[in-house]
Amino acid sequence: MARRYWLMKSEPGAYSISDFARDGTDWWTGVRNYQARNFMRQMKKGDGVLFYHSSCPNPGVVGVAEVCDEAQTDPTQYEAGGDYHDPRATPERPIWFCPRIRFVREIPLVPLSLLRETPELEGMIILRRGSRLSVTPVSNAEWKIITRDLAGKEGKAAKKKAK
DNA sequence: GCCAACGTTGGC
DNA sequence: GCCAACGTTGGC
Repeated sequence: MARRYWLMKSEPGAYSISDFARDGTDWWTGVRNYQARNFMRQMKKGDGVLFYHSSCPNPGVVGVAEVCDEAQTDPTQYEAGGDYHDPRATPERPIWFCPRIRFVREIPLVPLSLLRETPELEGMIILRRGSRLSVTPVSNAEWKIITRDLAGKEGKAAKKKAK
């Protein structure tokens, strides 16, 4: 199967691209949304991941990662008293799963505003109004545009401000 | 801090 | 199965 691409959101206050760069790899635990879970279970080793900062002053894509381990049982669902505990889950019937991703590189911020200004990206799931999914598929074309054409570029809004 | 939009829960 | 209430997400 061909390599696929994904976007994963993280709040930098909780886990930033710097934290990820320091750690090298990270098990993507704690996702508690079925759609996001289903996407994570489709991830294959070697798939590309856009690391996105959300709920912060400068939301946008800040890094590139790669799936290094396909989804396994998320151990945090069994942690009684923990933020991610799910009392319905049992070892025989786990509910939540997490892949592991490896840090590849940090890229200059591609701000959400620039994503919105780019006509070729208007189909991106995270740009749909009201979209809150933290894990979403990204097309081959979107991946190329973001990692190759937009990384390091300023949006119109930023350019105007700079004048 | 506000609030729109969404997913989940639970009563019926 | 419906749907109102609630909690959460996330941009601004």
